[in-house]
Amino acid sequence: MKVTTREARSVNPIARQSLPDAIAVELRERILNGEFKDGDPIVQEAIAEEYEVSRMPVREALRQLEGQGLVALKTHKGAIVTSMKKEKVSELFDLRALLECDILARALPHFGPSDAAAAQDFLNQLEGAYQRRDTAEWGKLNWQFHRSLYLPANRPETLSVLEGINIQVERFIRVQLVMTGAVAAAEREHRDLLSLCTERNPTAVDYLRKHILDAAKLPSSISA
Amino acid sequence: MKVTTREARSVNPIARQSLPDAIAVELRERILNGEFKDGDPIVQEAIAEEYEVSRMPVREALRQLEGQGLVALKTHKGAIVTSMKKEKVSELFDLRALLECDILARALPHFGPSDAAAAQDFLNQLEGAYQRRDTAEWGKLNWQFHRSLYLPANRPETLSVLEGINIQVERFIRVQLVMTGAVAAAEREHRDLLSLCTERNPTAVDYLRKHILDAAKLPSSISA
DNA sequence: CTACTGTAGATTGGATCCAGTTGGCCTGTC
DNA sequence: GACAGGCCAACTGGATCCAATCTACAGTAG
Repeated sequence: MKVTTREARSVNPIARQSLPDAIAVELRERILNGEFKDGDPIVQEAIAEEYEVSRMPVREALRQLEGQGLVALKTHKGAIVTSMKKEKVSELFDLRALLECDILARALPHFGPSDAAAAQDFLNQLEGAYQRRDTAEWGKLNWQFHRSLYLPANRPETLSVLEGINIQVERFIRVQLVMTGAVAAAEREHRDLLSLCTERNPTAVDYLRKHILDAAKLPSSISA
Repeated sequence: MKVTTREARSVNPIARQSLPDAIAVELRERILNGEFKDGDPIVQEAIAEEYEVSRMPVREALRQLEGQGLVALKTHKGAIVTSMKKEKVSELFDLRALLECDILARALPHFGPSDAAAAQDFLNQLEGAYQRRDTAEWGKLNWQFHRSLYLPANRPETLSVLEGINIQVERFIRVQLVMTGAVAAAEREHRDLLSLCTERNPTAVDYLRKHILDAAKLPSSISA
């Protein structure tokens, strides 16, 4: 029911993200990479100097990361990277299973050929990233692939919540990627999952649940 | 090991919240109240002047509210209050049902007398707020009560997600409070729910689901 | 030797200042 | 009279400056 919204998304909105957004992306990447670990403090001035900006955009970036649960801000004490204990990881994967199964069940009846094509596209890129051992790219694409399966459900709020959860989970997944050989299995599962979705087979939901919960229990914890 | 550390955790850490936090709380309240409605712009300078502070803490407060999904920030265009369409409300209540039922099921086996007492306390306050027609307080206490039922599950991440959802839903609930007489029913349901939890009756979960989904479908939308 | 205290350096919090963008209004021209 | 283009006010984005707070260390008293 699109009504020709103005939406100047013609070609490229020139990608004009503000400095705080850009810095937030940068810092998030470094946290997900593991460059900043558990209790590490993130000093405003150090970051500001590093990117040759003032401390202000850094402060706003940290606020954003706080909202995403990646850092904790204490007044007059600065930002420290939040912990990633195994109970937390376990709970986050449980949440993923609960929410992603629910939304997939809602998406299945509306899953069409164009959706399948989009998902397949991500799947191909995913394989490429795996072969290049590009963990950062793999993590992003993994979520993009999953997301593409859920898009037909037309549930923006659920997707938004899931996006937040996946950002956190990514810190864990990246470690998995280098630690285990389970990724090949994941790729196969992804293909199977897409097949089931394409034929709108309701067992896709159960398959997805298993896929998510299996991924949760490989290593014991991201950090000692 | 230091034993004689100051240990200022005695009773009250003086609750020192920073200016951005305080302003965020204030603005959130005004958005939930409906003082700022759907597409309303929130001008940094106006807010800053109003609270007699500079624009900077306001900017950080707006970042926080953005993270909670209450406002949308566009570069060089400022902040506008996010919309609250009925599909969104409906989806948020579905999410509540899904997540709160799951967490309640996990909490029930650990639900003890002290938990019941805490919940009962919130219930009493809730009734008082209702009689005073204090919608702001009622909304907060409603969540506090629900939360107290879920605490024994020991699932901080799920609670965190639910907290975010409930903040958004509160905008809707407050309108309900003045528009419908369904609150008395909600109070009765709360008492029944607490009884079921106290005796660890598994049907509490189904009762909760009905309680949440019923609340969702009273008015059609918060704003035209 | 231990425990408290005061001071200095580092770091964050907040205010003020300047630059860049947006959007509306106004004028000039066809 | 209508439309294009430029100008101006309002607002946001970012930088710099000052104040408040925390931490660590050293000095001193018991």
